[in-house]
Amino acid sequence: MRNNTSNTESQILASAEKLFIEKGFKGTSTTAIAKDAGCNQALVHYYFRTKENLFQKVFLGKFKQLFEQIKVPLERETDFFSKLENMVDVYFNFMIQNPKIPYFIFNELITNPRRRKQLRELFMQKPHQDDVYHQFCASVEKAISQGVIRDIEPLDLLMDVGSLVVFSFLMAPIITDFLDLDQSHLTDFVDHRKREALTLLFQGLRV
Amino acid sequence: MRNNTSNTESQILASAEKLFIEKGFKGTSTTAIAKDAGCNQALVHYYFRTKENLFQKVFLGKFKQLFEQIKVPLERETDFFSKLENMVDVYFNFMIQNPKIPYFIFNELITNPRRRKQLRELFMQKPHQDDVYHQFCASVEKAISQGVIRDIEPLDLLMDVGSLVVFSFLMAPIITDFLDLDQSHLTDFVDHRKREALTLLFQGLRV
DNA sequence: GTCTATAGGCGGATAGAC
DNA sequence: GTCTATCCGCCTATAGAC
Repeated sequence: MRNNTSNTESQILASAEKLFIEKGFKGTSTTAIAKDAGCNQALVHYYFRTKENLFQKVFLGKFKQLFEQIKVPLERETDFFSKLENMVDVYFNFMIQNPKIPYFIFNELITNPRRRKQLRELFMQKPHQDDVYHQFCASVEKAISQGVIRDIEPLDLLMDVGSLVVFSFLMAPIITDFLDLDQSHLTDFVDHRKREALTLLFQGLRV
Repeated sequence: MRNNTSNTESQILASAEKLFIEKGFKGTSTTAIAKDAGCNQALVHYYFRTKENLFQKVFLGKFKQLFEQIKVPLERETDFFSKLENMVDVYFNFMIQNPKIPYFIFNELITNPRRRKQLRELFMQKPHQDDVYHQFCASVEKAISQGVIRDIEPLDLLMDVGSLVVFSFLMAPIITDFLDLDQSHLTDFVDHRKREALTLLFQGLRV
């Protein structure tokens, strides 16, 4: 099965990805995408018809990429504190390698109700993706009944981990400017936050 | 000292505040502001010259309002766990009453380097506002040396609290749509998150 | 102070030649 | 498939009458 996608088309998609992630939907023009892709603006519309269409493709693609990463530590069957450590580890690493993705996805989901509906439909179509969550719930409940961690709702645990991981990254650019940090100090900061997140979670979940 | 500000001017400012917070800088036109304020678009520029100018006024005003709230529990001198409870309480309450402010400020600080510089200059001009932070640091270090809480850097503690509070609110609209919650269930959710945040912090900070 | 009118630019999208 | 040219709408900002 050969690849039907032309070079130009994939180049436009790549440029769109870069610019949408950097400047958001409203901050990116199809003209700018064309310029970055090295073609003219009409071609953007030739391949994707509308800007909205193109954005949707980029957004869903990035979300899937993120979701694939989120899944992994939720499924793995180990002792609960290893799972927790694994979650924090995997999520922090993903963020370090894709620092702008979380804000990109967050921003769109918060500001655009349509995007939330699209995502919801995506999950409805593939109900087996729900299994990841149910699997996670089961392992949390098991850990509780075994007395490994205190009583907590699985969604809360997910929110706790999410808060501590994502917030550090949302704050990173602000912290950098405010404290006048350079890149290496910023890496230290993020690494420091990772350790603190783990400490707080480990200690805060004990019985 | 009488109020020099005309009704029209303050009406424009009020409309700008409402719309900027709802739809952001790029999503709001001076035409829309004028329409909402019940005047024509030229008046917006008559009073504030540029859109950027007007936005700056709104942004700095809202930030000051937020900062005034953040200050309060940091300054109060009580036992440390009361301080912590007070922080979570005050911050959650502010968010409930102004659910869109945190995102508004966050979004601008993240996407716009100019805004970060403006804010930094604001703090440079008023170095006594730093005192709030130093006061907080002192009380954290005191609590550590007295063995009330484990060893932790004050900035980390602030980040921990911030993460748990802000993230819940950023997620609120997403959660609502995904789980099909109505307004009253959303209030329950936030309230629930508040309790979990307190539990995690209290337990995670013990020696 | 408040209005109308308009300049001048950029946006998305399409038509039509090649 | 790729290009140029162009339509049409919305935007910010200003000029000038009242």
